Amino acid sequence: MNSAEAVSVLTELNRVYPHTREDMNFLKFENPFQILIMTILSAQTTDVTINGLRDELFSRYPDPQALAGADLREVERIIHPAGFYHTKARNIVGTARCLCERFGGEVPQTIAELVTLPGVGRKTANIVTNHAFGVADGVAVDTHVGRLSQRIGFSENMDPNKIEQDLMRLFPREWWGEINFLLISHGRAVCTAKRPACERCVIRDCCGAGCKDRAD
DNA sequence: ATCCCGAGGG
DNA sequence: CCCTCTGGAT
Repeated sequence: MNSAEAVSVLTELNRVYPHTREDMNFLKFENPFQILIMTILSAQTTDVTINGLRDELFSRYPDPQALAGADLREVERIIHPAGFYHTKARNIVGTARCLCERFGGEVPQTIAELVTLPGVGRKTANIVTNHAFGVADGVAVDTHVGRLSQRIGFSENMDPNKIEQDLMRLFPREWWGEINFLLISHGRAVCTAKRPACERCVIRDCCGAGCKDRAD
């Protein structure tokens, strides 16, 4: 698939899912520190659950300095509903310490720096660069983006890193921040892993998979 | 029962 | 590649 075709596919998805970014409402109206922490906590959880923690968490720990000195058990209690609370508590306090010790109390702006923080992988780092700084430093390839990229024909590779390279080559930089949200929205609503609803897929005409990998 | 808008570790 | 970490929604 060439770049023009690929962009037209994303344009169509953007028409169908116009506010996919706003749907991640836990990311709204936050400073970079809070966006980073909320994104770490959001793994394997819903934004509704995460939003319920925000007020208590950030009224107690409004900045990296406060969170760096937090009592782990107190943090665990606050974030408990989000699941993985033991790991996540260690990660967000550890991240706060790293921000203070290595980044002057600021959130770094590159993926390369962000992924050195505990609990921050490429997915989280990409969301943070996008939402906190409006920077597209890459494309986060998670299971949804990988699966759809292969089905649609954006990439023929399996390795997430190679898929990311293909996507960056295929799409102009201004799309990089949107790819994740559009493909995830479409992946959840229509192009699911097991039984994709191709009959109501708006991009089925330009999809390379053509329902071949339907499980039924 | 199953799935999540992950990351880290072996 | 595999496994583990957890709660909540459906």
